[in-house]
Amino acid sequence: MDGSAARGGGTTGAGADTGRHLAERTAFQVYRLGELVFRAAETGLAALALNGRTYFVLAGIEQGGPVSQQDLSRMFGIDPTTIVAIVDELERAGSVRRERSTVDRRRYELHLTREGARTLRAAHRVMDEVEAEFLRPLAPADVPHYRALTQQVLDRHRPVGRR
Amino acid sequence: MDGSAARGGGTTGAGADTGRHLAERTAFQVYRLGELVFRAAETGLAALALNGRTYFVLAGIEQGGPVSQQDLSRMFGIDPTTIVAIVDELERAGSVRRERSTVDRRRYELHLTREGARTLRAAHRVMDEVEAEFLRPLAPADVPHYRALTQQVLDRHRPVGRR
DNA sequence: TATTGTTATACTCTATAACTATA
DNA sequence: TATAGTTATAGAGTATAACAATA
Repeated sequence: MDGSAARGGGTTGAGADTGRHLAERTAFQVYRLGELVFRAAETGLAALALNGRTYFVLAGIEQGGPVSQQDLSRMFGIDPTTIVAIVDELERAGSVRRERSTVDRRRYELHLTREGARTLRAAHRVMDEVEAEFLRPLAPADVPHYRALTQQVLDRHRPVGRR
Repeated sequence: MDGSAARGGGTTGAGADTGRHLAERTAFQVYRLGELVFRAAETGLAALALNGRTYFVLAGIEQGGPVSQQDLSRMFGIDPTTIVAIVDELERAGSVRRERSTVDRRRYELHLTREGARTLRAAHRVMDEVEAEFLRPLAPADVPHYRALTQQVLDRHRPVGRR
């Protein structure tokens, strides 16, 4: 093997810490977290004919009241043309209704149908389960702290509706 | 955290926590963390003609000593055919050398070239910066704790090799 | 018979550009 | 002139199947 004991000793910033394990690098950890949570969600969402993106979009519509497709695009950093396809899919599935805005007739206001709301409730339950399983390794007392720290990282990085 | 006592019990009526903000859902947070860290890494890695995947693969080769393409496939959960393309790219760039294993002549042993090692050192520096920036919102005292909790979530979920 | 690496191929996801209708 | 939404299209990224060489 390599036995490179030239570890940086936890210091950051003073040169590249080449001996450091990939498993300890933040980008790799985040990549792993993503694999973990989306792989876990996949099956349950598929049973509702949803995936990560369509779940996010349904939840975004629920949360934002009547939102436009541009709103969703900004909300998730997804290209407007991709939003079209997603909303098409959700509309075909009978979960979402497009209504022309009376104020600005270029825009659609997106609404959940009754069935869409029902699907979303089931999806929230799936995601509650996924989240509980995801956090299970932590001591219960650590969970709020971990969530708070994660929120802190996110909040201070992006003023949410950028671009 | 939030009154989750009613969740996961399977009782009808208690139902999903529909009013909960998407921003507080773990899957969405993880999605955001990924956007954040990979968007931050993009520019710096691009200057080295790398991206997230090629950085991971280079680091995997450095760390694993002589690894095979199958090793990398298992290490990152990337399809073997995709590994071929990535190693092709890195070999063309002069960062990686394929050597037939003398023990098992079906396998390649992948090695970093001198230039590959130099590129990787620069990439590690980029990622050190990305990580420092990523964690900047946290109080310095919280950083080790946050890292430890993240590690805990990951370690207890996957027996790493997963073969 | 199984495994490592490869090619060909198809399918998904996403982005770019050009268009329409409205503002 | 600018914006919301749409379409067509092309480019990544990834997965499946079939294959050669080797075990």
